[in-house]
Amino acid sequence: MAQTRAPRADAVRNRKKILDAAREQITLHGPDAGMDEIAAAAGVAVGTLYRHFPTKTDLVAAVVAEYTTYVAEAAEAARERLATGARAVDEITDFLAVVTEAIAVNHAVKAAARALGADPVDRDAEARAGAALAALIQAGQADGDIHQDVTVDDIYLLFSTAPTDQPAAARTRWLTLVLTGLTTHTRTAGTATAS
Amino acid sequence: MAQTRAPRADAVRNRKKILDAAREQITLHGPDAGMDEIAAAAGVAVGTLYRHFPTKTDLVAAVVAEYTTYVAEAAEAARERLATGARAVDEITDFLAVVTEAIAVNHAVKAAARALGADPVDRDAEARAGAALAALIQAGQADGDIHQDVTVDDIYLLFSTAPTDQPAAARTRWLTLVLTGLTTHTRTAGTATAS
DNA sequence: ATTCATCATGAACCATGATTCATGTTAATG
DNA sequence: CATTAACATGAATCATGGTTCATGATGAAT
Repeated sequence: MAQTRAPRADAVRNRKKILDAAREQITLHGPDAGMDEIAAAAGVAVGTLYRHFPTKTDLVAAVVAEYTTYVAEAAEAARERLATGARAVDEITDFLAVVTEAIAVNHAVKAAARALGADPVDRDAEARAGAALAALIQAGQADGDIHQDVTVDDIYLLFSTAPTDQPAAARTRWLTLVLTGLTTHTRTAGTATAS
Repeated sequence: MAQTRAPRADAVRNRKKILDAAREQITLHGPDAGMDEIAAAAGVAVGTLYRHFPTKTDLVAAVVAEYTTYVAEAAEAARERLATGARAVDEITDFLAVVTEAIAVNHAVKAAARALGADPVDRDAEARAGAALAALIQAGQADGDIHQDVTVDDIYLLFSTAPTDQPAAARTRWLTLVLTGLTTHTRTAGTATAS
């Protein structure tokens, strides 16, 4: 049988350096950060970069995947906290604040992905996030804190367009306005606290 | 004094054809619609295009300017209707619906403008729109229909991120959610009517 | 009808940035 | 250690698309 030799240590190291550099450079210099720039930032030659990611599209897709996974895990963590007696609307508020920040940071990356036509996202991670979010919304509605007609798609819709280039203060205000539309009573972003 | 000769008739005609083609092609093929494509769609040679707009940035900026003017006029028309007894919150609702659609149509154009670093917008038109909108908001707040803390900047913030790639139904739902956050009583987009 | 400034044409040019590949290194295996 | 498959290097290649410019056409004024 063809025994696949263990991957070389430096290769593993480089892969990580490249992913980090890619996220950083794209975030910094926009979607048109060059492969050369990224390679340089990673302290690696272009050829190495291409060994790990045959195409710029592949590279960007990999960066997006990290982000998607991160969001999915945040959603699941929030749902699990419900079991410990946390209030759903508080968890949703915090989770959405996390997502807002994540979106702001990864804005350029997602723009790059779109421009390159990288397939949407990690379907699995998206599904996990959706399931967790649905549970949170239902719990919030049961508490009477979330409007009855709000759905997961509503959240997707609002956050598919979250502010990106705006400063932090504006992002917080945006979240407050959005929450006002979703909840039955006025809430302010960043105020969720265990009573 | 240097008498500037009147511009030639065909030049005027071509300029318009080019602007229309540019908006159309960019809307259709995204921000990377080529100058060649645009020229072809306008039924004109590239050189002609460059005579009218020395740079792609200039061309895109011109298209954006048309859009900005359109929005400004809509805002002013809405304010003027207040004098005829129209209810402010209705006018705001209708105006925001108009803007949402305009944004959806011009999404790619604005993306192109951003990518090319075209200076923000037509400052004058923006100022006019802002003034009209401020008046509308104040009137709505005086009626008790709009939350007291809502500002013109809030509207800008929300609409700087309006849904773009989404189908019409999603855009309507988005507007409804946003309006729920802005107004004191639940409203549905597209329902504003003279009583 | 004649003249000329303005305008139109489109092939060629050039900068940018993604991608390749021949050559030199290095970590894993025995 | 040898040996070798993996891996790294970076100058060269190639495609794309914005921009230029020498040449020809045309609308306006006399």
